[in-house]
Amino acid sequence: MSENVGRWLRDEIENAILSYEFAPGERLDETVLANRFGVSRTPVREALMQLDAIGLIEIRPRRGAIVIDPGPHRIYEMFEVMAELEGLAGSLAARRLDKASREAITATHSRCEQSAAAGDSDAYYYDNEEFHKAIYAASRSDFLQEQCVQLHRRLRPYRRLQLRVRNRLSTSFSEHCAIVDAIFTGDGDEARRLLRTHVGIQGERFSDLVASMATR
Amino acid sequence: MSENVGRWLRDEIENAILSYEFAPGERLDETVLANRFGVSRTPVREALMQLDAIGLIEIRPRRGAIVIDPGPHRIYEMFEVMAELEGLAGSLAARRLDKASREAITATHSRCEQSAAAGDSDAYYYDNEEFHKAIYAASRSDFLQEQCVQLHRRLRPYRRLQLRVRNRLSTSFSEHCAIVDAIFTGDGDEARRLLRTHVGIQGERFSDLVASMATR
DNA sequence: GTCAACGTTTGTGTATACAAGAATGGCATT
DNA sequence: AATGCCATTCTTGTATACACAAACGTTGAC
Repeated sequence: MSENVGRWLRDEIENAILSYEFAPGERLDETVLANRFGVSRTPVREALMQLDAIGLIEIRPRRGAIVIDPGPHRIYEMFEVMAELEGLAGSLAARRLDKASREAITATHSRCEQSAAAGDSDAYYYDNEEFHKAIYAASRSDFLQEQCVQLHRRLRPYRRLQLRVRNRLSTSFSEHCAIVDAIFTGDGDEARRLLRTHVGIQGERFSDLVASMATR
Repeated sequence: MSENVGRWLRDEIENAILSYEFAPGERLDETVLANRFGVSRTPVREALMQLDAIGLIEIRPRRGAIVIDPGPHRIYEMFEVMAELEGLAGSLAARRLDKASREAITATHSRCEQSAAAGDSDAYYYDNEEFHKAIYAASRSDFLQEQCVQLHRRLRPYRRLQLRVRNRLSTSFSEHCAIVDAIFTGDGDEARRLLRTHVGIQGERFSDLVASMATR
Protein backbone atom coordinates (compact mmCIF):
# COMPACT_ATOMS: atom_id res chain seq x y z
CA MET A 1 0.00 0.00 0.00
CA SER A 2 1.23 3.43 -0.89
CA GLU A 3 2.25 6.27 1.40
CA ASN A 4 -0.99 8.19 1.22
CA VAL A 5 -4.56 7.35 0.43
CA GLY A 6 -4.72 9.48 -2.71
CA ARG A 7 -1.91 7.63 -4.47
CA TRP A 8 -3.09 4.30 -3.28
CA LEU A 9 -6.50 5.05 -4.72
CA ARG A 10 -4.97 6.25 -7.97
CA ASP A 11 -3.18 2.92 -8.41
CA GLU A 12 -6.23 1.01 -7.30
CA ILE A 13 -8.59 2.73 -9.73
CA GLU A 14 -6.00 2.61 -12.49
CA ASN A 15 -5.72 -1.14 -12.12
CA ALA A 16 -9.47 -1.49 -12.03
CA ILE A 17 -9.69 0.39 -15.30
CA LEU A 18 -6.86 -1.50 -16.97
CA SER A 19 -8.44 -4.79 -15.97
CA TYR A 20 -11.81 -3.71 -17.34
CA GLU A 21 -13.43 -3.81 -13.93
CA PHE A 22 -14.46 -0.26 -14.69
CA ALA A 23 -15.55 -0.49 -18.28
CA PRO A 24 -14.81 2.18 -20.88
CA GLY A 25 -17.55 4.78 -20.87
CA GLU A 26 -18.57 3.92 -17.33
CA ARG A 27 -19.33 6.78 -15.02
CA LEU A 28 -17.20 6.96 -11.89
CA ASP A 29 -19.26 8.33 -9.03
CA GLU A 30 -17.11 9.97 -6.39
CA THR A 31 -19.37 9.06 -3.50
CA VAL A 32 -19.68 5.46 -4.60
CA LEU A 33 -15.92 5.13 -4.92
CA ALA A 34 -15.42 6.79 -1.54
CA ASN A 35 -17.78 4.30 0.11
CA ARG A 36 -16.29 1.36 -1.72
CA PHE A 37 -12.79 2.14 -0.50
CA GLY A 38 -13.91 3.41 2.87
CA VAL A 39 -12.50 6.90 2.56
CA SER A 40 -13.88 10.38 2.06
CA ARG A 41 -14.45 12.05 -1.27
CA THR A 42 -11.34 14.22 -1.05
CA PRO A 43 -8.67 11.60 -1.81
CA VAL A 44 -10.98 10.06 -4.41
CA ARG A 45 -11.13 13.37 -6.20
CA GLU A 46 -7.37 13.71 -6.05
CA ALA A 47 -6.93 10.27 -7.55
CA LEU A 48 -9.38 11.10 -10.32
CA MET A 49 -7.60 14.36 -11.16
CA GLN A 50 -4.38 12.44 -11.61
CA LEU A 51 -5.97 9.79 -13.78
CA ASP A 52 -7.46 12.59 -15.87
CA ALA A 53 -4.00 14.13 -16.29
CA ILE A 54 -2.61 10.75 -17.38
CA GLY A 55 -5.45 10.37 -19.83
CA LEU A 56 -7.18 7.30 -18.46
CA ILE A 57 -10.41 9.08 -17.58
CA GLU A 58 -12.08 12.27 -18.60
CA ILE A 59 -13.52 14.70 -16.10
CA ARG A 60 -16.23 16.80 -17.63
CA PRO A 61 -16.78 19.87 -15.46
CA ARG A 62 -19.76 19.44 -13.17
CA ARG A 63 -20.73 16.25 -14.94
CA GLY A 64 -18.44 13.71 -13.38
CA ALA A 65 -15.74 11.40 -14.57
CA ILE A 66 -16.01 8.69 -17.19
CA VAL A 67 -13.54 6.01 -18.18
CA ILE A 68 -12.09 6.84 -21.56
CA ASP A 69 -12.73 4.37 -24.34
CA PRO A 70 -9.73 4.72 -26.63
CA GLY A 71 -11.40 2.82 -29.45
CA PRO A 72 -9.59 0.48 -31.83
CA HIS A 73 -8.20 3.23 -34.02
CA ARG A 74 -6.63 5.12 -31.18
CA ILE A 75 -5.19 1.94 -29.72
CA TYR A 76 -3.57 1.28 -33.07
CA GLU A 77 -2.08 4.77 -32.93
CA MET A 78 -0.74 4.07 -29.48
CA PHE A 79 0.97 0.90 -30.68
CA GLU A 80 2.44 2.92 -33.53
CA VAL A 81 4.03 5.38 -31.11
CA MET A 82 5.10 2.57 -28.80
CA ALA A 83 6.86 0.90 -31.73
CA GLU A 84 8.77 4.07 -32.44
CA LEU A 85 9.84 4.55 -28.85
CA GLU A 86 10.91 0.94 -28.47
CA GLY A 87 12.88 1.26 -31.68
CA LEU A 88 14.75 4.21 -30.23
CA ALA A 89 15.34 2.31 -26.98
CA GLY A 90 16.74 -0.61 -28.93
CA SER A 91 19.06 1.53 -30.99
CA LEU A 92 20.38 3.32 -27.91
CA ALA A 93 20.76 0.01 -26.10
CA ALA A 94 22.86 -1.35 -28.93
CA ARG A 95 25.16 1.66 -28.77
CA ARG A 96 25.47 1.97 -25.02
CA LEU A 97 25.28 -1.63 -23.87
CA ASP A 98 27.21 -2.37 -20.70
CA LYS A 99 27.77 -5.52 -18.72
CA ALA A 100 24.84 -5.12 -16.32
CA SER A 101 22.32 -4.40 -19.06
CA ARG A 102 23.65 -7.25 -21.14
CA GLU A 103 23.14 -9.64 -18.25
CA ALA A 104 19.65 -8.31 -17.54
CA ILE A 105 18.62 -8.78 -21.16
CA THR A 106 20.14 -12.26 -21.31
CA ALA A 107 18.38 -13.29 -18.11
CA THR A 108 14.92 -12.07 -19.14
CA HIS A 109 15.42 -13.43 -22.64
CA SER A 110 16.10 -16.94 -21.39
CA ARG A 111 13.09 -16.79 -19.08
CA CYS A 112 11.04 -15.99 -22.17
CA GLU A 113 12.59 -18.99 -23.89
CA GLN A 114 11.52 -21.28 -21.10
CA SER A 115 7.93 -20.11 -20.92
CA ALA A 116 7.66 -20.12 -24.71
CA ALA A 117 8.94 -23.71 -24.80
CA ALA A 118 6.44 -24.66 -22.11
CA GLY A 119 3.67 -22.97 -24.08
CA ASP A 120 2.70 -21.10 -20.95
CA SER A 121 1.24 -17.91 -22.37
CA ASP A 122 0.56 -16.36 -18.96
CA ALA A 123 4.17 -16.81 -17.88
CA TYR A 124 5.39 -15.61 -21.26
CA TYR A 125 3.23 -12.54 -20.95
CA TYR A 126 4.97 -11.62 -17.73
CA ASP A 127 8.48 -12.55 -18.88
CA ASN A 128 7.97 -10.66 -22.12
CA GLU A 129 7.17 -7.56 -20.12
CA GLU A 130 10.39 -7.90 -18.16
CA PHE A 131 12.36 -8.46 -21.35
CA HIS A 132 11.10 -5.26 -22.88
CA LYS A 133 11.72 -3.35 -19.67
CA ALA A 134 15.29 -4.62 -19.68
CA ILE A 135 15.74 -3.05 -23.11
CA TYR A 136 14.26 0.25 -21.95
CA ALA A 137 16.70 0.25 -19.06
CA ALA A 138 19.60 -0.61 -21.36
CA SER A 139 18.88 2.52 -23.39
CA ARG A 140 20.30 4.47 -20.43
CA SER A 141 17.81 7.22 -21.08
CA ASP A 142 15.72 7.77 -17.98
CA PHE A 143 13.15 9.85 -19.78
CA LEU A 144 12.73 7.38 -22.60
CA GLN A 145 12.48 4.55 -20.12
CA GLU A 146 9.71 6.31 -18.20
CA GLN A 147 7.76 7.06 -21.36
CA CYS A 148 8.07 3.48 -22.51
CA VAL A 149 6.99 2.02 -19.20
CA GLN A 150 3.98 4.30 -19.06
CA LEU A 151 2.77 3.52 -22.56
CA HIS A 152 3.55 -0.16 -22.10
CA ARG A 153 1.33 -0.09 -19.03
CA ARG A 154 -1.54 1.54 -20.85
CA LEU A 155 -1.35 -0.96 -23.68
CA ARG A 156 -1.17 -3.93 -21.37
CA PRO A 157 -4.81 -5.01 -21.67
CA TYR A 158 -4.65 -5.04 -25.45
CA ARG A 159 -1.40 -6.95 -25.60
CA ARG A 160 -2.74 -9.64 -23.33
CA LEU A 161 -5.39 -10.65 -25.83
CA GLN A 162 -2.88 -11.47 -28.48
CA LEU A 163 -0.64 -14.04 -26.94
CA ARG A 164 -3.47 -16.53 -27.04
CA VAL A 165 -3.41 -16.38 -30.79
CA ARG A 166 -2.02 -19.48 -32.44
CA ASN A 167 1.76 -19.54 -32.90
CA ARG A 168 2.18 -16.03 -31.56
CA LEU A 169 4.33 -17.28 -28.69
CA SER A 170 6.98 -18.90 -30.84
CA THR A 171 6.92 -16.14 -33.45
CA SER A 172 7.32 -13.55 -30.75
CA PHE A 173 10.23 -15.41 -29.21
CA SER A 174 12.09 -15.80 -32.48
CA GLU A 175 11.70 -12.07 -33.02
CA HIS A 176 13.20 -11.58 -29.58
CA CYS A 177 16.21 -13.65 -30.60
CA ALA A 178 16.91 -11.44 -33.59
CA ILE A 179 16.51 -8.32 -31.45
CA VAL A 180 18.93 -9.58 -28.82
CA ASP A 181 21.38 -10.44 -31.58
CA ALA A 182 21.23 -6.96 -33.08
CA ILE A 183 21.66 -5.26 -29.72
CA PHE A 184 24.54 -7.49 -28.66
CA THR A 185 26.41 -6.96 -31.92
CA GLY A 186 25.93 -3.22 -31.57
CA ASP A 187 23.80 -2.88 -34.68
CA GLY A 188 21.57 -0.03 -33.58
CA ASP A 189 19.75 0.46 -36.87
CA GLU A 190 18.85 -3.19 -37.10
CA ALA A 191 17.70 -3.28 -33.47
CA ARG A 192 15.54 -0.27 -34.15
CA ARG A 193 14.03 -1.80 -37.25
CA LEU A 194 13.34 -5.15 -35.62
CA LEU A 195 11.80 -3.68 -32.49
CA ARG A 196 9.65 -1.34 -34.52
CA THR A 197 8.12 -4.19 -36.46
CA HIS A 198 7.97 -6.47 -33.41
CA VAL A 199 5.83 -3.93 -31.58
CA GLY A 200 4.09 -2.50 -34.61
CA ILE A 201 2.83 -5.92 -35.57
CA GLN A 202 0.89 -6.04 -32.34
CA GLY A 203 -1.04 -2.95 -33.34
CA GLU A 204 -1.83 -4.54 -36.67
CA ARG A 205 -2.86 -7.78 -35.04
CA PHE A 206 -5.08 -5.84 -32.72
CA SER A 207 -6.70 -4.11 -35.70
CA ASP A 208 -7.26 -7.46 -37.38
CA LEU A 209 -8.80 -8.84 -34.23
CA VAL A 210 -11.21 -5.95 -33.93
CA ALA A 211 -12.07 -6.14 -37.61
CA SER A 212 -12.81 -9.84 -37.39
CA MET A 213 -15.01 -9.30 -34.35
CA ALA A 214 -16.89 -6.48 -36.05
CA THR A 215 -17.71 -8.47 -39.18
CA ARG A 216 -18.71 -11.56 -37.32
CA MET B 1 -10.32 31.39 -17.64
CA SER B 2 -11.19 27.73 -17.54
CA GLU B 3 -14.42 26.15 -16.44
CA ASN B 4 -13.34 25.42 -12.90
CA VAL B 5 -10.79 26.83 -10.55
CA GLY B 6 -8.71 23.66 -10.36
CA ARG B 7 -7.98 23.58 -14.09
CA TRP B 8 -7.44 27.28 -14.27
CA LEU B 9 -4.89 26.99 -11.48
CA ARG B 10 -3.21 24.07 -13.20
CA ASP B 11 -2.68 26.14 -16.34
CA GLU B 12 -1.64 29.17 -14.33
CA ILE B 13 0.95 27.29 -12.29
CA GLU B 14 2.14 25.37 -15.33
CA ASN B 15 2.82 28.62 -17.17
CA ALA B 16 4.55 30.05 -14.15
CA ILE B 17 6.84 27.03 -14.06
CA LEU B 18 7.53 27.03 -17.79
CA SER B 19 8.38 30.71 -17.68
CA TYR B 20 10.74 30.18 -14.74
CA GLU B 21 8.62 32.30 -12.42
CA PHE B 22 8.67 29.30 -10.16
CA ALA B 23 12.27 28.17 -10.39
CA PRO B 24 13.32 24.52 -10.55
CA GLY B 25 13.79 23.15 -7.07
CA GLU B 26 11.51 25.77 -5.57
CA ARG B 27 9.07 24.66 -2.96
CA LEU B 28 5.42 25.30 -3.74
CA ASP B 29 3.56 26.04 -0.54
CA GLU B 30 -0.12 25.22 -0.83
CA THR B 31 -1.24 27.99 1.52
CA VAL B 32 0.90 30.60 -0.20
CA LEU B 33 -0.46 29.63 -3.61
CA ALA B 34 -4.01 29.64 -2.26
CA ASN B 35 -3.58 33.16 -0.93
CA ARG B 36 -1.87 34.37 -4.07
CA PHE B 37 -4.71 33.23 -6.28
CA GLY B 38 -7.41 34.05 -3.76
CA VAL B 39 -8.83 30.54 -3.45
CA SER B 40 -8.81 27.80 -0.84
CA ARG B 41 -6.25 25.04 -0.63
CA THR B 42 -8.52 22.43 -2.18
CA PRO B 43 -8.29 23.50 -5.84
CA VAL B 44 -4.61 24.28 -5.35
CA ARG B 45 -4.03 20.72 -4.26
CA GLU B 46 -5.98 19.42 -7.23
CA ALA B 47 -3.87 21.50 -9.59
CA LEU B 48 -0.68 20.24 -7.96
CA MET B 49 -1.76 16.60 -8.22
CA GLN B 50 -2.28 17.06 -11.94
CA LEU B 51 1.06 18.75 -12.44
CA ASP B 52 2.64 15.89 -10.54
CA ALA B 53 0.97 13.39 -12.85
CA ILE B 54 2.27 15.30 -15.87
CA GLY B 55 5.73 15.34 -14.38
CA LEU B 56 6.30 19.07 -13.95
CA ILE B 57 6.48 18.94 -10.18
CA GLU B 58 7.15 16.28 -7.60
CA ILE B 59 4.96 15.80 -4.57
CA ARG B 60 6.86 14.13 -1.80
CA PRO B 61 4.36 12.68 0.65
CA ARG B 62 3.87 14.92 3.66
CA ARG B 63 6.77 17.05 2.53
CA GLY B 64 5.24 19.31 -0.04
CA ALA B 65 5.69 19.92 -3.73
CA ILE B 66 8.82 21.09 -5.51
CA VAL B 67 9.33 22.15 -9.10
CA ILE B 68 11.28 19.50 -10.93
CA ASP B 69 14.65 20.48 -12.29
CA PRO B 70 15.16 18.25 -15.30
CA GLY B 71 18.85 19.03 -15.56
CA PRO B 72 20.77 19.28 -18.83
CA HIS B 73 21.13 15.56 -19.33
CA ARG B 74 17.47 14.84 -18.96
CA ILE B 75 16.57 17.73 -21.26
CA TYR B 76 18.85 16.20 -23.86
CA GLU B 77 16.99 12.91 -23.42
CA MET B 78 13.71 14.69 -23.91
CA PHE B 79 14.90 16.22 -27.17
CA GLU B 80 16.03 12.78 -28.25
CA VAL B 81 12.53 11.38 -27.76
CA MET B 82 10.97 14.46 -29.33
CA ALA B 83 13.15 13.93 -32.41
CA GLU B 84 11.91 10.38 -32.71
CA LEU B 85 8.25 11.33 -32.38
CA GLU B 86 8.57 14.18 -34.86
CA GLY B 87 10.27 11.81 -37.25
CA LEU B 88 7.31 9.47 -37.02
CA ALA B 89 4.91 12.37 -37.51
CA GLY B 90 6.80 13.44 -40.62
CA SER B 91 6.83 9.98 -42.12
CA LEU B 92 3.11 9.55 -41.52
CA ALA B 93 2.43 13.01 -42.89
CA ALA B 94 4.28 12.17 -46.09
CA ARG B 95 2.19 9.05 -46.53
CA ARG B 96 -1.19 10.47 -45.61
CA LEU B 97 -0.95 14.05 -46.83
CA ASP B 98 -4.25 15.54 -47.90
CA LYS B 99 -5.17 18.92 -49.31
CA ALA B 100 -5.99 20.63 -46.00
CA SER B 101 -2.77 19.51 -44.32
CA ARG B 102 -0.75 20.47 -47.35
CA GLU B 103 -2.19 23.96 -47.25
CA ALA B 104 -1.62 24.28 -43.50
CA ILE B 105 2.01 23.28 -43.88
CA THR B 106 2.53 25.60 -46.82
CA ALA B 107 0.96 28.51 -44.95
CA THR B 108 3.01 28.08 -41.77
CA HIS B 109 6.13 27.40 -43.80
CA SER B 110 5.86 30.68 -45.68
CA ARG B 111 5.24 32.56 -42.44
CA CYS B 112 8.50 31.07 -41.20
CA GLU B 113 10.17 32.27 -44.40
CA GLN B 114 9.02 35.82 -43.81
CA SER B 115 10.14 36.05 -40.20
CA ALA B 116 13.44 34.34 -41.02
CA ALA B 117 14.05 36.86 -43.81
CA ALA B 118 13.21 39.69 -41.44
CA GLY B 119 15.60 38.22 -38.89
CA ASP B 120 12.81 38.45 -36.30
CA SER B 121 13.69 35.59 -33.97
CA ASP B 122 10.66 36.13 -31.72
CA ALA B 123 8.26 35.90 -34.65
CA TYR B 124 10.16 32.93 -36.05
CA TYR B 125 9.94 31.22 -32.70
CA TYR B 126 6.16 31.45 -32.84
CA ASP B 127 5.84 30.58 -36.53
CA ASN B 128 8.18 27.65 -36.12
CA GLU B 129 5.93 26.28 -33.42
CA GLU B 130 2.92 26.50 -35.74
CA PHE B 131 4.87 24.85 -38.54
CA HIS B 132 5.74 21.86 -36.40
CA LYS B 133 2.18 21.62 -35.13
CA ALA B 134 0.97 21.55 -38.72
CA ILE B 135 3.15 18.50 -39.29
CA TYR B 136 1.82 16.78 -36.18
CA ALA B 137 -1.70 17.39 -37.42
CA ALA B 138 -0.81 16.12 -40.89
CA SER B 139 0.24 12.79 -39.37
CA ARG B 140 -3.48 12.15 -38.82
CA SER B 141 -2.66 10.33 -35.63
CA ASP B 142 -4.50 12.00 -32.77
CA PHE B 143 -2.49 10.20 -30.14
CA LEU B 144 0.85 11.05 -31.72
CA GLN B 145 -0.26 14.62 -32.15
CA GLU B 146 -1.15 14.92 -28.48
CA GLN B 147 2.14 13.41 -27.36
CA CYS B 148 4.07 15.74 -29.64
CA VAL B 149 2.23 18.84 -28.49
CA GLN B 150 2.76 17.92 -24.87
CA LEU B 151 6.49 17.30 -25.20
CA HIS B 152 6.88 20.33 -27.43
CA ARG B 153 5.30 22.39 -24.69
CA ARG B 154 7.60 21.06 -22.02
CA LEU B 155 10.67 21.77 -24.13
CA ARG B 156 9.55 25.25 -25.05
CA PRO B 157 11.76 27.13 -22.57
CA TYR B 158 14.87 25.32 -23.78
CA ARG B 159 14.14 25.86 -27.44
CA ARG B 160 13.68 29.56 -26.97
CA LEU B 161 17.30 30.02 -25.92
CA GLN B 162 18.64 28.68 -29.15
CA LEU B 163 17.14 30.87 -31.82
CA ARG B 164 19.27 33.74 -30.66
CA VAL B 165 22.35 31.79 -31.69
CA ARG B 166 24.06 33.15 -34.78
CA ASN B 167 22.77 31.82 -38.10
CA ARG B 168 20.38 29.43 -36.45
CA LEU B 169 17.38 31.15 -38.02
CA SER B 170 18.49 30.65 -41.61
CA THR B 171 19.85 27.16 -40.97
CA SER B 172 16.58 26.17 -39.33
CA PHE B 173 14.57 27.54 -42.21
CA SER B 174 16.59 25.75 -44.88
CA GLU B 175 16.06 22.52 -42.92
CA HIS B 176 12.36 23.26 -43.00
CA CYS B 177 12.49 23.58 -46.78
CA ALA B 178 13.99 20.13 -47.16
CA ILE B 179 11.42 18.68 -44.76
CA VAL B 180 8.51 20.22 -46.65
CA ASP B 181 9.98 18.87 -49.85
CA ALA B 182 10.23 15.35 -48.52
CA ILE B 183 6.70 15.40 -47.14
CA PHE B 184 5.18 16.85 -50.31
CA THR B 185 6.93 14.30 -52.52
CA GLY B 186 5.68 11.53 -50.27
CA ASP B 187 9.14 10.43 -49.19
CA GLY B 188 8.35 9.29 -45.68
CA ASP B 189 11.75 7.88 -44.83
CA GLU B 190 13.48 11.07 -45.86
CA ALA B 191 11.01 13.22 -43.93
CA ARG B 192 11.62 11.06 -40.89
CA ARG B 193 15.38 11.34 -41.22
CA LEU B 194 15.35 15.09 -41.76
CA LEU B 195 12.98 15.82 -38.90
CA ARG B 196 14.93 13.59 -36.57
CA THR B 197 18.13 15.52 -37.16
CA HIS B 198 16.34 18.87 -37.27
CA VAL B 199 14.98 18.30 -33.78
CA GLY B 200 17.86 16.23 -32.49
CA ILE B 201 20.29 19.00 -33.31
CA GLN B 202 18.47 21.21 -30.83
CA GLY B 203 19.24 18.77 -28.05
CA GLU B 204 22.88 18.78 -29.06
CA ARG B 205 22.98 22.54 -29.28
CA PHE B 206 21.45 22.69 -25.84
CA SER B 207 24.14 20.38 -24.51
CA ASP B 208 26.84 22.54 -26.08
CA LEU B 209 25.31 25.62 -24.55
CA VAL B 210 25.26 24.11 -21.10
CA ALA B 211 28.78 22.79 -21.50
CA SER B 212 30.08 26.19 -22.56
CA MET B 213 28.38 27.85 -19.62
CA ALA B 214 29.76 25.27 -17.20
CA THR B 215 33.39 25.65 -18.33
CA ARG B 216 33.26 29.42 -18.45
C1' DG C 1 -51.44 13.39 -26.11
C1' DT C 2 -47.28 15.90 -26.29
C1' DC C 3 -44.16 19.36 -25.03
C1' DA C 4 -42.40 22.70 -22.01
C1' DA C 5 -41.43 24.65 -17.60
C1' DC C 6 -40.67 24.35 -12.88
C1' DG C 7 -39.24 22.04 -8.79
C1' DT C 8 -36.78 18.31 -6.66
C1' DT C 9 -32.99 15.51 -6.29
C1' DT C 10 -28.48 14.07 -7.01
C1' DG C 11 -23.77 14.84 -7.42
C1' DT C 12 -19.87 18.01 -8.30
C1' DG C 13 -17.01 22.14 -6.73
C1' DT C 14 -15.02 24.79 -3.01
C1' DA C 15 -14.11 25.99 1.73
C1' DT C 16 -12.93 25.01 6.28
C1' DA C 17 -11.83 22.30 10.28
C1' DC C 18 -9.19 18.88 12.36
C1' DA C 19 -5.56 15.31 12.68
C1' DA C 20 -1.07 13.52 11.85
C1' DG C 21 3.58 13.78 10.36
C1' DA C 22 7.88 16.34 9.40
C1' DA C 23 11.07 20.21 10.20
C1' DT C 24 13.21 23.28 13.35
C1' DG C 25 14.94 25.22 17.37
C1' DG C 26 16.24 25.00 22.07
C1' DC C 27 17.87 22.66 25.93
C1' DA C 28 20.46 19.31 28.23
C1' DT C 29 24.15 16.22 28.48
C1' DT C 30 28.66 14.52 27.31
C1' DA D 1 31.56 23.38 22.23
C1' DA D 2 29.20 19.85 19.85
C1' DT D 3 25.75 16.49 19.41
C1' DG D 4 21.52 14.30 20.37
C1' DC D 5 16.84 14.37 22.04
C1' DC D 6 12.46 16.48 22.93
C1' DA D 7 8.92 19.81 22.27
C1' DT D 8 6.80 23.19 19.50
C1' DT D 9 5.27 24.74 15.22
C1' DC D 10 4.25 24.57 10.58
C1' DT D 11 2.49 22.04 6.61
C1' DT D 12 0.32 18.44 4.56
C1' DG D 13 -3.48 14.84 4.43
C1' DT D 14 -8.26 13.65 5.15
C1' DA D 15 -12.95 14.46 6.48
C1' DT D 16 -17.02 17.06 6.49
C1' DA D 17 -20.09 20.73 5.44
C1' DC D 18 -22.13 23.81 2.38
C1' DA D 19 -23.08 25.91 -2.18
C1' DC D 20 -24.34 25.51 -6.75
C1' DA D 21 -25.18 23.46 -11.19
C1' DA D 22 -27.20 19.88 -13.96
C1' DA D 23 -30.32 16.07 -14.78
C1' DC D 24 -34.70 14.12 -14.21
C1' DG D 25 -39.40 13.73 -13.14
C1' DT D 26 -43.79 15.67 -12.63
C1' DT D 27 -47.39 18.66 -13.61
C1' DG D 28 -49.90 21.80 -16.29
C1' DA D 29 -51.16 23.98 -20.52
C1' DC D 30 -51.96 23.98 -25.34
